[in-house]
Amino acid sequence: MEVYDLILKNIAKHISLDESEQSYFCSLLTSKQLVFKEFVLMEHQSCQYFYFVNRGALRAYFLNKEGKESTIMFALKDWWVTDMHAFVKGQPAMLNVVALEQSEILRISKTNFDLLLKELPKFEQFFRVIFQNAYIREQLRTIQNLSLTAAERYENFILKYPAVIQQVPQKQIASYLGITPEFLSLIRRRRTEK
Amino acid sequence: MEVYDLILKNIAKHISLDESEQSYFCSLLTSKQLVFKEFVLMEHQSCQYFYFVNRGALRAYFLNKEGKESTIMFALKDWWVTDMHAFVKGQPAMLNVVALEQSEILRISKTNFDLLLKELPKFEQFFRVIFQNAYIREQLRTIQNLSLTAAERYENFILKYPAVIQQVPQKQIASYLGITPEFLSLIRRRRTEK
DNA sequence: CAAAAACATTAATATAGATTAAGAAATTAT
DNA sequence: ATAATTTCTTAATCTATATTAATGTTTTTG
Repeated sequence: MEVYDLILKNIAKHISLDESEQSYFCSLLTSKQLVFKEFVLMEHQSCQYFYFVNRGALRAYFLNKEGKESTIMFALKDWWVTDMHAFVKGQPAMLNVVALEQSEILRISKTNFDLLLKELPKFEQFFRVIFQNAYIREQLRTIQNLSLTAAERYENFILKYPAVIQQVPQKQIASYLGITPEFLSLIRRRRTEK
Repeated sequence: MEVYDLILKNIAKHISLDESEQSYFCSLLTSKQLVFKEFVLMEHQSCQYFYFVNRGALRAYFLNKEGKESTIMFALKDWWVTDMHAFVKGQPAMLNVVALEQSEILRISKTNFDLLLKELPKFEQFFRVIFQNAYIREQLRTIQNLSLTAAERYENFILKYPAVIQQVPQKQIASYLGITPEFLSLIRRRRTEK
């Protein structure tokens, strides 16, 4: 079925499934349409699902006690996203996940996720690779947060996520970089002055 | 065999192995004694191994172009560590990994790692969980780097890694927190003044 | 055990980035 | 379309953290 094309291609990058495995896997998913600014997950709630972005884009962010947002992740089409700690450990979510535009997600519940891994152990390999890559990405981000200036982090961001630059307001990029929108504005001015 | 006790217990936390699986797994490892300050991995080298700390402690750090160190990870006894990007993608290492004291490591080569996953697919599950936890930890670190002050990050560090506080020089803790040793010194003074 | 090296502290000064505030521009909703 | 809301920019001021440098302390090594 059309709606599962993208996710099946995503999986086929790492493991191969026969027809019946494909339909079993798809039977464990539910799809959901989101309007602009609709929340997929809110902090303090339980996080029951692992989400796949089928169309559109999501943003995961943390809100600190003063109300300042820190963007943890932009999830574009073909990305997996959730509050992994909350999902895995059954803890209340720390993150908010919200639609950046009209979007479509596919989601698998924790119960079905556990079932999938049991019934089709190939998916252990699939998610091993997904988490391995997620770990590598986060570790690289830590390295850059610790060793680069804000202007350097912005240059890297442009190179790594050119699609995001188009789609999202600058204040959200600033919150991903860990700086204020005002300072990002200054960085951008200095950048074009050269 | 005695030397494999700890790593087998580490694995038993997530999957169970029978006698023959245990000995097969152990046959893929090599052990190595390290003296204080001995390098396990140096940047620009190829990273052939995934390391398990059997005794002692290691530190993984990044050296930027001005020569400033950023500590990416302290790996105490019972931890897995490597430059995961370099290990998985066969790229030159970005990280240096060095012994913080006299240590013993067990290591598995990339070739044997791939073989292990093929021969004993249970290990897909084991490493799925390992990487899932590693991802969760790194994501939490990103959240804290973006949303907390240096003094708050230090408090969290003390709570989370009390063993490290004892074992390593403050300048290395400062480099983990992303601040200078001088500023950590100030944070500590303010802290005891209260 | 002594000399050398590495580490920690303090203090003065410097700077990257934050805050505040106001107006301009863009986007969204009526 | 137009009003309302959100976002972006600019500039002045402020603050958390860096830098430099000197001194004292601990750890390592010959």
